[in-house]
Amino acid sequence: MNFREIEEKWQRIWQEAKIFESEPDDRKKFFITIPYPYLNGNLHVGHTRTFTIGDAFARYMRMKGYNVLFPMGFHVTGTPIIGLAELIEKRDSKTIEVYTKYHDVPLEELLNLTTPEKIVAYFSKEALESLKCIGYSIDWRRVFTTTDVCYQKFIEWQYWKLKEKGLIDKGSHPVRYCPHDQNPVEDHDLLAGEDATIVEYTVIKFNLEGSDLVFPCATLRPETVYGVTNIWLKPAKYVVAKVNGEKWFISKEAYEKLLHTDKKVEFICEVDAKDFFGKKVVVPLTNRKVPILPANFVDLDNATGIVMSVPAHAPFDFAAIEDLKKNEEILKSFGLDKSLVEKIEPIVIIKTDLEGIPAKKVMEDFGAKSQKDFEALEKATKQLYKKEFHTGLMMENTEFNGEKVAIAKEKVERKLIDSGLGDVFYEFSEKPVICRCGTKCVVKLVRDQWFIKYSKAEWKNAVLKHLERMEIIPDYYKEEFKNKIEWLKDKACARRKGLGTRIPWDKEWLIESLSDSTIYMAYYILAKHINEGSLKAENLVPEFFDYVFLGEGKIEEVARKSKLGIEFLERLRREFEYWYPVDLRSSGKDLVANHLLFYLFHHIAIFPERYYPKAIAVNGYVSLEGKKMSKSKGPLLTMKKAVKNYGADVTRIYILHASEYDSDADWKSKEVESLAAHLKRFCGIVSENYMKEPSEITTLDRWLVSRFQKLVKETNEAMQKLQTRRALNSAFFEVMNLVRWYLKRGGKNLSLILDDWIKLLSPFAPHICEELWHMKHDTFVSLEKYPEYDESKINEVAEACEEYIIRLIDDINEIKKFMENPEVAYIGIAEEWKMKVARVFSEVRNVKDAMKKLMEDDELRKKGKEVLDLIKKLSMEKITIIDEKYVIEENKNFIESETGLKVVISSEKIPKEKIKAAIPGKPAIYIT
RNA sequence: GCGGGGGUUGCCGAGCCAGGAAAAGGCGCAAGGCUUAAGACCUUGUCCCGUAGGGGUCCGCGGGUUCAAAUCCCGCCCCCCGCACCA
Repeated sequence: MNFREIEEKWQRIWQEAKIFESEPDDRKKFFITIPYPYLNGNLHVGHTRTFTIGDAFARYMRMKGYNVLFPMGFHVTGTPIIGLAELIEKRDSKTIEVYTKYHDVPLEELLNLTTPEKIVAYFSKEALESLKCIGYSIDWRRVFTTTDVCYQKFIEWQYWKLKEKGLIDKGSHPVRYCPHDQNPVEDHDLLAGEDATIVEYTVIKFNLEGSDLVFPCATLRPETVYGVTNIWLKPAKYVVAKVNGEKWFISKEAYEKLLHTDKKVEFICEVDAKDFFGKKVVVPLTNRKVPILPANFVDLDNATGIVMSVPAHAPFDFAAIEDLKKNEEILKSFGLDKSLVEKIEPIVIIKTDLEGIPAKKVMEDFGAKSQKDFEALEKATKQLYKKEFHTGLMMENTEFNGEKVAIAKEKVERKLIDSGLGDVFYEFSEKPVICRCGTKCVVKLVRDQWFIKYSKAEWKNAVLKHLERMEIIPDYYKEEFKNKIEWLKDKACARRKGLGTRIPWDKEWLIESLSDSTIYMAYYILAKHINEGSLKAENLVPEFFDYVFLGEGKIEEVARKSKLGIEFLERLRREFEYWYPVDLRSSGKDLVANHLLFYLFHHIAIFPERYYPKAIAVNGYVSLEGKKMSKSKGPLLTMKKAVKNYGADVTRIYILHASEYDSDADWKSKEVESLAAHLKRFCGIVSENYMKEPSEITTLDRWLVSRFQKLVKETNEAMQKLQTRRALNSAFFEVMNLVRWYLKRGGKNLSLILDDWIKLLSPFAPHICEELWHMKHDTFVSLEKYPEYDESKINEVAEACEEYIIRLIDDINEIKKFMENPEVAYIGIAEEWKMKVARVFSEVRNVKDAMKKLMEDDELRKKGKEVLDLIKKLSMEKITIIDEKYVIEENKNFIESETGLKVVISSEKIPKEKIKAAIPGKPAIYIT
């Protein structure tokens, strides 16, 4: 059987028969969506996982009798596609390598993809082919791309709605920025510093005594201002600049950086730090006067280039002061008086379990002796910071006696800023951060940025409230969602660069690409009509959306404004009301903290409650032979290649069975191949047995049917919870084991379960199942009724008989191991009185009552103790009474061939003590 | 740090929520069958001991609850992921 051949055949036939095109009808509907892929590359096996889960479930629900809507679109807004076009245009070697080697784009085609439009055209065509070749049951009439004019109308409408509701506001925020390109810099545009994050320093303003010159010290620990003993400058050139009207003493680097912020900055003059050593500054809040001193550890390229010194809590400061105390040379060279330094005593202001001076203590712990032991000091600083931040309490020599450091920090910072003694300085956590063009990046404060106000309390609470009623799969993600909702802050939703929709009231800005992908599931309902040409951009006025999605407005007016017929509008509204809300959104776990949150927030902001999302399912990643996949760096296995190499059904089953829920799956080609062999065997078994005429039904057949039913039940239960791995485990692998045993046992009526088995597997391996199904039927198995658990087919006796045989064979073989030349196995079935006990006990299932009843029998009363022992033994196992002798006789040939021994049912040859050991269900065995 | 998840037999990975099996399944490995041979396929085995179906040890570490714990409780150690303005 050639998988690819039959797969293409059925894909064609399904498409021609339009069986996955959904329209409202009387059935119950099920609307399932998966995130549309971002097309800056080909779809890969990571996408395959999320999508296949969605498709398998769509198929499952369809077979369960639901009218399923399963649509798909393509996402292209944002910056990466533009970035990619630029890289291809520039003939970037790494990009060309990755895209030819991993994305399988032919070189000549790739070199042509130099504009975003070409990239979108190329990859959307590829994506469409991929999704089709793997056999997803998508209603393709509803496909769209996020740059479509009509889609943009929809986004504009949405943003007007949010604005009307007061959920969008202006603000500013810091971004990584290249002064040369004059643009924010994306991760992939960096030569160095990918891991650097933007850190917020607090600037504390120290005034030079008797002057208006400000020494702005940058710190991450503003609460330690109470412990300042001096401030540090590097012996170097600094500048004085006018910053928002104040005269700031800052490093040259800091001056450059400030130019990119929203502050007004004006250069005044260059100065030399050494002219200021020994002078005094005033510590804010405490108004103490402390000296300015030199220190080499000060980094001019970090924040303002000036730091305050808190020797009690900062190892660097402590070390620097000790260094100065020891080194009169330096003091002399700066013309400083020794007494100035000797007077300095660390001021402890935070209490932890550390004794004495905390900075000194940790320094010693890490073996740091002076400023030069940079690494040890770094470690010491980190550790002390952690400890004090989380466990420390402010002491009585501060304004926040008894307060936790973590809280005091916030309070001090706010106090400083509010009183004009503080400010904020953004800086990278790591350096250098270098743009692709070779320029050092800076942190720029983007002004007048548009924000979505996710932090708004009422909005959050509404989302949280709805979350409680939602189904989240796996369930422990509900907690995760809850936390994420609570943590979610305002989000900048506009950008200067990229593809996308412009903010309708401020066309300078584009709507950022995660922010235009929040409620697009509603758009699928329109997309069909747009693709058919009955809806055009000019029709899509705000009143149109208000009416169709929200049921608002007078229809005559809507008709007039949208230039659409009343009947048509009513129909659209009906379709929307039929399909909405989304019943299940199945997605990768990477989208939890962003897209899925926005999905909830925006639905709740815009739609009435009955259209809020019902359920969300989250799945894990896929790695490749143990390695993480990467679109931009490789390795990567495309969906298309996987299908081409292994077949659609093999790919589907492999990925669905590789792991469950949010745990990650690993693509191992060796295992994929082995799965292909399993599937081939499945095809072989079905083909050979499907058309066989049924013969007389035996106990073995009843066993098969009964066991199969239990697996049907298990499969359904698993699918209800979207556990594809568990479902496949029972529907495929476990059934396969049953079948193998059944055939080995000489079963003749496999076709008893084959219709159901094919149906059971159809959501997972739809092509193979369709092909096999058609050996016997003319209908589509994809539209058949999914097997339901049928309790009437359960046959405990048949199952017990089979288990009895299996156990008997096992036991005989176990004993046989110890024999030299075994020939005959004598089987001694438990005596009649034991059977009687078992029968009674199996009815009563209670030791006391069973004893009472049994003791009425004179015969048994004589064996009182033995009877009790037997009952105790029996109570340990599940007992189903079967005719053991008959079962053994029936299957004598099989037992003999499995054990290689002659089987004789007779107690005569068996030693007495062994006979005694026999109990119902477990006969005595004696081998000679 | 905060939040979420997790540590199971050679590996991957079920089971743990609803306590009762040396612990599903797959891979790997070994033996046998098949084959000219290899591969594929089929069967069996794969913690240790054991000349009678048995016994012992085991689920990150250490305690506890229980007739009984991988499963419940407490403490500890370790690992992974998110913390954004980026899809």
